[in-house]
Amino acid sequence: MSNAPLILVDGSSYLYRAFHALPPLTNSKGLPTGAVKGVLNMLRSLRKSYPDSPLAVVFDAKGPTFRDEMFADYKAQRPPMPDDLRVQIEPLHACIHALGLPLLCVEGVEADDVIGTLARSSAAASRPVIISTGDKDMAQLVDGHITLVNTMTNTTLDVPGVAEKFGIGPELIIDYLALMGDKVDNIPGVPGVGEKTALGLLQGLGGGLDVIYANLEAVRTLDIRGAKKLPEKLAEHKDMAYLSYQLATIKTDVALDVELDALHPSDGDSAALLALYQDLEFKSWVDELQRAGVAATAKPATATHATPNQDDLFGSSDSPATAEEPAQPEISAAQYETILEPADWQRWLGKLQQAELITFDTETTSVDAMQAELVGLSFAVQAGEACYVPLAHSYMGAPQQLDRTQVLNDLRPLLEDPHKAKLAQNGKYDINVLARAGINVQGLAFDSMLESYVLNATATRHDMDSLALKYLGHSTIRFEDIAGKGAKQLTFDQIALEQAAPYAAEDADITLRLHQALHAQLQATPSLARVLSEIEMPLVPVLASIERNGALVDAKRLGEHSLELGQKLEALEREAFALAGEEFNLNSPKQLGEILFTKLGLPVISKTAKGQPSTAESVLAELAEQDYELPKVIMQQRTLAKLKSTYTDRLPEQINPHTGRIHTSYHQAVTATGRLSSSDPNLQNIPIRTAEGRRIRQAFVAPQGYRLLAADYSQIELRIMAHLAQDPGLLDAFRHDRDVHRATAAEVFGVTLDEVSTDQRRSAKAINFGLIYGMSAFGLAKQLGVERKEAQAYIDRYFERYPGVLAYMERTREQAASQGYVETLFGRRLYLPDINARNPALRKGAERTAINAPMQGTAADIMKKAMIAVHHWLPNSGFDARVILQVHDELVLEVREDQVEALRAPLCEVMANVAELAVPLVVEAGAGDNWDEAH
DNA sequence: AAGACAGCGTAC
DNA sequence: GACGTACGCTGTCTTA
Repeated sequence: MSNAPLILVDGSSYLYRAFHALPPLTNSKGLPTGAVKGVLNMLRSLRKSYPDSPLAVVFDAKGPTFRDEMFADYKAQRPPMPDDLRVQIEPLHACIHALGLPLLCVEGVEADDVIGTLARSSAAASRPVIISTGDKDMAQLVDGHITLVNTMTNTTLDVPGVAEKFGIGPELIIDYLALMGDKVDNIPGVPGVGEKTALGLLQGLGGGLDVIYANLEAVRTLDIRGAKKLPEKLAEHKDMAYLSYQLATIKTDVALDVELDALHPSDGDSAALLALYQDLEFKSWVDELQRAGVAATAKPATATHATPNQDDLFGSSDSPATAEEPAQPEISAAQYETILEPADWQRWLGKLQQAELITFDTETTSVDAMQAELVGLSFAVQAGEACYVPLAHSYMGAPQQLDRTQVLNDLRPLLEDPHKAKLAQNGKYDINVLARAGINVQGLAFDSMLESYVLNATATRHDMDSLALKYLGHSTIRFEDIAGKGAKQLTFDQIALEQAAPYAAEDADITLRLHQALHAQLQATPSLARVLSEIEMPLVPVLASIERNGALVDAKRLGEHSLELGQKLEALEREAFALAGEEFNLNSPKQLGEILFTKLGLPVISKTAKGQPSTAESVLAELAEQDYELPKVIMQQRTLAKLKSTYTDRLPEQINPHTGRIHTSYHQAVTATGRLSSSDPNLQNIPIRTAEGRRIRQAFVAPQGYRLLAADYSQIELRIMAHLAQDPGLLDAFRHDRDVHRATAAEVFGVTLDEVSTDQRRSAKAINFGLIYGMSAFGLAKQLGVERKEAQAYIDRYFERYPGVLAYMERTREQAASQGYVETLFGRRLYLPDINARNPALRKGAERTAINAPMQGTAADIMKKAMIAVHHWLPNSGFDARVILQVHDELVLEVREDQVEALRAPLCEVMANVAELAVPLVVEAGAGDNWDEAH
């Protein structure tokens, strides 16, 4: 018999985790299925990792356990299991049975105890054990034979791992839990003893409860906060400590009528499994089983082929996936065509003309659409029916290919027809490539990347490989596999058709299949379908156009600035070396920390996540305040080094040699809230706050005969807050067009508007922004440099004066907790898997996001609507003007200089009128020869 | 040499 | 532990 490890799966722990961590998923009958899928996914991945291992999945049984008898309050605090979770247990157990996996539920004990018992007896028989769990209490079981693995986070814990993670070995974990207790499991612990104290005791005395109670006096001298009074506290609650010890101890001697040798997966019942999957609507697994030749006995799938429907752009998945649906053809390169002959091309052209929906994709020489040259095109007309049309492969021995101009001309009437629906994955890229090839693509109706993003922005990345794996269970051919990587990576034109064609055609095929799956899901939530069709899809050509317009920068000016910064940096560096008494790398936080805190002995203000002394700006500022010289120099050096490396050095390098301009990429499927992001280069974080930084902005210029016009929404997020909260005070302030920070200051500090001091206004501004971000009194105090009590008083006073805001925030939190997501005004959703997490840090983080996302996201929606509106208005307005940048609440346009004043008012009006809120939207616009002046 | 991560800093 | 959303730089460590 092999000595493959025994795998023990803590089913109950995973079920809870999957339920809380994953966005809710239901089948078409409304039955929740997300947790079942999550646990099964986890089991699949375990089986894949340990194909030859014996295995058991262990669940808690119903009813009380011995711990309830031991301690009346045991788990009394735990809320009852949510119904949506309870109803998933039975189907999950059924699936596990059908998979042929041994499943154990033992009454009177918990899953932990069963696992503990099996683990110890297996280890005693020298068979290694892997316990798959998300529960850290299990760390007490770890020894030389027993390892924990968390299959959701892919982390393992062995003996050194436990020591590293907890600071104590596995043998002290029970004592640790007994001392500090556990809120969730309602293990009482010793009152007043938390993580830090418990650890201090165990490490300080090198032993557990018995050692501690035998040496109580020694506790007094340990280096623990409050050590002086600790012995009394411990003595008083000795009983509690030992009771807790018993509660926290996982049993390892449960009487089980299970033979270890019996814990082997069997073949299971595939037919039953198929029926279950069909019922649960786990489509990709249904396909997988059917491909393997399984037929359901319970519910035979009727393979009626759907007749093509005139109105049906979406293939067979216009309705939710059901067992009645015919399985999709297998994803396989065998059926893809490579088009080299005019006759074949004509045949495909006919297919494209007939198709209700054309799926297309371009292959090029670069990931940068503004540098990319077209190499080929691929198309799909239905799942499995795809082709690749090579146009410019140029390796040695490449076959003769169709004429590029001819093919493009053949395609033009199709691609430029706004009524001919098209589908792509990240179509903005293809639109830009084709625009540069002289084709003005119109009628992009769907984009699988954006469909996935709108459905759930954060559950996954939205690149095609990730989506294919997630939604189709298919591993695509990776670009790396055919092009190689690193310095010797080929461009697409150098790749042999034998490899290029299957890759390219697969892209189109997968895009179509993804659309079929995702579109069906979107239809189930009309608000999301509208976000896609009314905001995201119309935005694609707008962004493409802004990117192609590009921004003009004065490279000479940046170059001069760079030289100047270089000289100043050298001087600052010399000064720093003199103060430090040695040379070091100022750009290395590690070396700087060594100098500041070890060599010079300056006080450590705060530490980084990894426990090193922080050298962040706020720390240096505080040290500078205490009149240390070196931190002052470092602060100046940091500021200038940042400007030089990120902006004055880098921006000129990013000027496109063909256009002489900088073309950023806007990403439409990245942020959690619906904002855009910008990269290569990021033009959404060009400095503005300091004079030195603004010199960078001054290098963004208008071409000869034009000026820049910058139009931004004034206080858009606070206006949205006023609207969402319907708070009378805040509504009033905006309706009277007051300076909102001044108005807030007047309320919070109890003065008239005229009496508000600069300082009071500054504080009010911090409060206003803090609110949008869900900031605490602690954070506000830090920001304002006041005592926490004082900050809390401001916040209390604010909520007193603006009760609607408080109520709104409570509402948002509750809504997030009950439905698992929050929404923008236009129905965009953000799922918050951590909103009910038991870990308070995670939960509170999710709560802050819940409060921020509707405001930030609604602002993003409004701006997107504005961009679409401006884009459609401008060409008909008679103005010579184009949008060149978007920075969240601001649009920057290049306008012919004699039209700037005439354009200003209608532009602001178009932007202000895209949404009707309970308060006016105000847009302010400024003009200048450069971006700084335009503010 | 390339990639991952940490620490930091820029924007809204 | 403590303020939301991004991108990208340099240094450092790991892996090939």
